[in-house]
Amino acid sequence: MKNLTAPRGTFDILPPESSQWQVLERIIDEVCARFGYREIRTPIFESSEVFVRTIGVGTDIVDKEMYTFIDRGGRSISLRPEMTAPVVRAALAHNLLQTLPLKLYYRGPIFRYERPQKGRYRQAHQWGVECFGAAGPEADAEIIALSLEMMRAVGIVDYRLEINSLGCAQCAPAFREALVAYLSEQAAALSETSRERLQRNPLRILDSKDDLDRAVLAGAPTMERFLCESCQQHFADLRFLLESMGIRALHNPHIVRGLDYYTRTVFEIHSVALGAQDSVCGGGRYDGLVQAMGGPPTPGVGVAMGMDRMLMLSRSSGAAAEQDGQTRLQVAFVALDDESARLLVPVLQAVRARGIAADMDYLRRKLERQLRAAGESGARFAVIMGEDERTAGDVTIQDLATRARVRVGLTRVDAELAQRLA
RNA sequence: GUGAGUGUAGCUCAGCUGGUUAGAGCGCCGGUCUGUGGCACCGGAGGUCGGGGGUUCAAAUCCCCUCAUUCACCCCA
Repeated sequence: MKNLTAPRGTFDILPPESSQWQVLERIIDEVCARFGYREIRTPIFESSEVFVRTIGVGTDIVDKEMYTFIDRGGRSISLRPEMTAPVVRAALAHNLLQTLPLKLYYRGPIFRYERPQKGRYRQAHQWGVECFGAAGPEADAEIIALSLEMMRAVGIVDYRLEINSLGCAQCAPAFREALVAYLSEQAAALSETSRERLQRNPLRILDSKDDLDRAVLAGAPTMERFLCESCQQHFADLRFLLESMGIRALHNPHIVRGLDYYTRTVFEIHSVALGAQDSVCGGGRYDGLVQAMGGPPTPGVGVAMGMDRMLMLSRSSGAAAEQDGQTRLQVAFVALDDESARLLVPVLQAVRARGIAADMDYLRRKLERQLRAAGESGARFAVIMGEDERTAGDVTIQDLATRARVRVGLTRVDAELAQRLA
């Protein structure tokens, strides 16, 4: 066994980066709570069916990106490639939808078998919220506002919000037919991959980056003209609400989202600083999803945001520098010989028990080196014991900023430090 | 899944068209200073040159395969 590395597309999060993750996680908890959402934690893996039935056959996620395996009981299991379906599954399993509204948020890893590149990993991290029960546009608006508040809270300023409406079960099929009819006529002018998508997932052609496709799409029918009256109203109300909150959203009729379950509102947030994987955030309404999973007809709207990408952005904007939220060491214990170390251990414990962040160098390095480490750790005091102190039954407490030293009896060290740090 | 680039010390990298014991800076350890920090000087440890195979008298260097990584396609958070 040699040179073991993290599996392709995964990565270890080491200090000091791990403290940036902790800060991000705290911000997510705080902002979601502020908007009235409570955390739900679901398993990392689910029955494969949970995803196949909701995300949809024909989507890339289900067809080629899931980590699926048969467990020892013969069940088909998949690592979750997203978290909306598991949240709905859990809500149904525990009858949470009996008491609406239901507002949940989550954060954690997701898994997709893709070729890694900048901002795209096989184990990625997302947070998101789901709001069930509200059919009106206020919920859509709230979720978009929440997403932007999150961007603000982590210090990301350079981004673009785009929204669209995909229509509902009444009006979307007509658009789909019209689009397929048009694209079939123009099939010869489409890119190869889009000709395939025409059969499997025609809406996806709408957000193709291919120049050939773009040209064809210029003359394609748009969903806007097919929206039924209530969908039109919903979309107009949403835009009004956003405007009333001072939120600027670009209407992009080509947004379709990668998952089958979206209805009406869809939105995305992009950033120019991310390279090809420029999407930070995507969400929308999914009024048919709960019912499709065997629950009561329940409207829902949600968002998912990539935590990996958020951190890339907050780092590139310099905001990460302020994000060293790691607890600073307050006291460094310095033992100069074995016997002193033995005597200092219970004192260290007493200090820690008082709620003071303290640590001790166990490597028996020379005094200079230990003091240097103490200084770098940010500690305010060093507690030093060598032969002199040991024979006298006390320690030297040194203020690392002023270098002032005092001798304190061994039994009084914790009280003395507590007082000085108060 | 497709294409291109990159893998040399813990980190960042040098090593020309193959040629002795593979180098630097930072970091780490020690000394100058038998017990008072950030500096300076001196010394030291640390390398399967990603892995495997091939060509050659000789491979970090050339060829093939493989793994990892980066970027793009695709897709998406």
